[in-house]
Amino acid sequence: MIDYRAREWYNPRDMTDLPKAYEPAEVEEKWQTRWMSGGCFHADPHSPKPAYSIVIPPPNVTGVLHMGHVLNNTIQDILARRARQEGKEVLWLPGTDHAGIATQARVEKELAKENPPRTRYDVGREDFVKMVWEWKQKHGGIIIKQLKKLGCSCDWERERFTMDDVFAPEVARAFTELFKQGLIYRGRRMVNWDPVLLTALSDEEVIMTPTHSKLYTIRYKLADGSGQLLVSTTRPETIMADVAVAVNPKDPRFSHLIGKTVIRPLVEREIPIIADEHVEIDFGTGALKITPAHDRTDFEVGMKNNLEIIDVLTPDAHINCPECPELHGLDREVAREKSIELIKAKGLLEKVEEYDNNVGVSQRSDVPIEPRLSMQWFLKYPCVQEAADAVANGDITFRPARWAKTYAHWLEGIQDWCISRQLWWGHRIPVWYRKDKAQQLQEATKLDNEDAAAGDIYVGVEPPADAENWVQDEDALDTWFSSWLWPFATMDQECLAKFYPTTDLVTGPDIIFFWVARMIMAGYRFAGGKPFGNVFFTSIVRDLLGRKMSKSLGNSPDPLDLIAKYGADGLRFGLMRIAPTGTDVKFDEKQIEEGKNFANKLYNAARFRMMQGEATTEPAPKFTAVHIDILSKLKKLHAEVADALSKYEFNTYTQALYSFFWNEYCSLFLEAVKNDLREGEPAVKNATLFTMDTVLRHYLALLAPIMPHITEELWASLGFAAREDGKPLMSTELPCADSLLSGLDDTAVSKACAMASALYETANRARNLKAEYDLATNKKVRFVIKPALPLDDDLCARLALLAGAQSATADAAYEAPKGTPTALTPFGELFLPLEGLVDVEAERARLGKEIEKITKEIQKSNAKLGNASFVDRAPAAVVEQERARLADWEAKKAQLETMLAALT
RNA sequence: GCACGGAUAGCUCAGUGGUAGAGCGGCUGUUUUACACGCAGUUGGUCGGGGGUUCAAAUCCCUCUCCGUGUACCA
Repeated sequence: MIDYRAREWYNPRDMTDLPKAYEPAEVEEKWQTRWMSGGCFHADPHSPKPAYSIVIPPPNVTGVLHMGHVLNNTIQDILARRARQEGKEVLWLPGTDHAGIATQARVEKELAKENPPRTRYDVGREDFVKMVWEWKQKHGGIIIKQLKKLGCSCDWERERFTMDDVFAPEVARAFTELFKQGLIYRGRRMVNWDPVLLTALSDEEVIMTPTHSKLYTIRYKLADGSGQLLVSTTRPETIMADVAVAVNPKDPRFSHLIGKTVIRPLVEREIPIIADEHVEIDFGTGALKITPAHDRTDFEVGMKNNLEIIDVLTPDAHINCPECPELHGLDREVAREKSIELIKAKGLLEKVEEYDNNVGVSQRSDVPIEPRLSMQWFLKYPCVQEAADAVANGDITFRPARWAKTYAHWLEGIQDWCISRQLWWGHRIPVWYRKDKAQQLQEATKLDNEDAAAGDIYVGVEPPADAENWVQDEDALDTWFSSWLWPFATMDQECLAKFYPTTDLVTGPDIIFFWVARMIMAGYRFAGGKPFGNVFFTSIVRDLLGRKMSKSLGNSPDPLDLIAKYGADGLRFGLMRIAPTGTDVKFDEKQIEEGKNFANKLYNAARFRMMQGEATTEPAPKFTAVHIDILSKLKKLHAEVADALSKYEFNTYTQALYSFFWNEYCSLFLEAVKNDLREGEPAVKNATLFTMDTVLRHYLALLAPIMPHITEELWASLGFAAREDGKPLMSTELPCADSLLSGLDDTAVSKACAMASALYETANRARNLKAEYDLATNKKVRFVIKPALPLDDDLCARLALLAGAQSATADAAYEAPKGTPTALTPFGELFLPLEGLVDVEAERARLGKEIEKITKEIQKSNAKLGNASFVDRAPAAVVEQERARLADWEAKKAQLETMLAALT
């Protein structure tokens, strides 16, 4: 448990030597340490409080914090901290992902830098994996430290890793169960092959990229010498693997050729002309070369027509075709050029055209993938229907809702998932082959649970008992095959009972298929139900040119630099303020600077309060209109915050907080009450001190989820923590909004608010008037008001203060000298008597201009009200509003005309 | 090709049928005892183009253009 009584938790600061500007670095680190050592983030599964839970999208263990993480985790932190304030038991479960390819590549890079350079094959599997673990222990998890610097309130005691001792068996268990259920099988299939990483990839890891290519049209001579067939291709380097040429059976141009043969132009051989529906009559020449080993659809055509499969590429995409020595051993790109030279030399090249097509590129290595026939493990997804239904019927809510459509679409066309990777770092496939049959089994075209039943292969979490008689499958599992278990495999039974399903998931829409959809299926399959109730998809952070932030472009600022410059609170606040709910966010460092400026503003407002001393109850506080007004606005802020957060509108939440504090509290209220503190009567001074304390206490709590450090610091230094027995703000429940203004009836409140807003409006007019006559802001002028409202001395004094005037006097009988600058205000006519009066003509011109402006408005309003359709068909309230507006304009015009008349 | 999102002030963005907004920037003034990371004032918009519905459109509908995202096919 937390010892709130530790002195340092609530020692109010000595306010005499507070620096003028807020310095976040020290404060943030201090509170992060205290929160963690105080166990403030720790979730108790036995708590009687209602549960709130989130699992973090585990960042790659190789990862470093980028702006996307900041956005994502700030949102999660806001949700978690707010839930704590609402009295919930919060589990925010952190951890990292082993990220098979990225991590393995990272260590391979280190090996390559050695002298002499080494590869993982030089090291060997066992030692290599050991090296990766060592690397992970030493360098992995930098990002965890960075998340702590951001202030994330994760339960760090429960930090997990997708390959740790508890998680790993769960992955094997999932595999085993799915295998026994017949959903996992091993098969020889066309897969996406990454020729750099030398592994298969899932369809999701392939990005279709528009590419400028060349379309070569080549002459295939008919074997009987009766002519030729033109065939277009973008990949002439695979011609040696052609086994047929196909035409559409309905194409009259070629129907007479079906059944004949042509001569393959490279490694010459007779190949048949076949008919296949797949060939589009209108595309290219209407004839298509069939290369089953190197093209997905060609493979299907080949199977259908029982054609031979000739593979002329090595795993790393070099030509493997000794019959064609000119190309043998060349890289596929080089061979493409060279093969065309060969064909041209034979006089078989018809033409070369520029051609834009889509090429599948590996998301990981950024090179074109090769369709390749290989033996891989596949999963038929479980619980697809449940997963689709859950989102369709609202059991799981997607925000923004439109992502549900993308999700549904993907599930409809779902294909088996290639889950094996030819990697060493990752969960090794928990399948063993009987040693004596291993060779034969490895070469089988398909393996499934029938083979297991026959005792030829063993599938299980633990290795087989007589391990020496078995060999384990060489491949590792796709990283996402472990990530999809994250929401439950990270929790023990106690935690599951309390916190599963989790409440919210916050993640990017880019991994909706990779992760979100798969987790939902896994939840239903393995955890008895949905893994989460809400999914909030964040926007994607882009640079000012709209480009995705990436390392290679160098357009991604380092969040740690930003934290150093603006503070974690500043970064969080600034980013949240511009993070829209629906669309992408363009990152502008200016916005983060705003966050810092805001923190400074808050700090200074608190510092100002600290300079004023304690409030006392003697004499009883005397609240005036401005006090009631700000408390009423504070009450409204409570509602706005609750509403925005319930809708996950974080920018609205942030904006409401910003505008209340800066505009309402600082610019209006504080400016209006400054004199109370200096020379006001004690009862009013007490009211002001009490009001400031109330506002700050509620406000700090409302702001805490997004700016946890500075609010915690001020909570302590303003003495609020001490009042709560030293409890830190982050463990304190949200102050109750209903307690505000509880002694006052609504009429009194709205009257006071109206008076206050009239005061602020009048003060604006007064300042405008000064500006218009080129008087400096701090010029101590005198104002006179011919009151239209009953004005007391208190209001007049506050007006003078706000307008930067020496005095403001209400005088119903005031006769202004000709040429006195005047303005219309909610308080009545406002005069600014000047020693040297302004030019009467100029003043008349000014008034005339104003009257002209108002006249235009009146005309507009009249036209509207003169329109019978408007009056008849618009809602009565709207018409009434328009009438009131017109009356208002007319009254103003009349007053201005009186003023104008007084000038003559 | 299909689907979805976006286009509002110089910039970043709010604004779901009823007087076009905020912050930043620009300009002017201001070192006033919380804050120059400040204060005060001010400038700035045929709400992407066109058409329609409506008494009334930034907002609803149609269409076009441009930007972004996903997805399918591509010889």
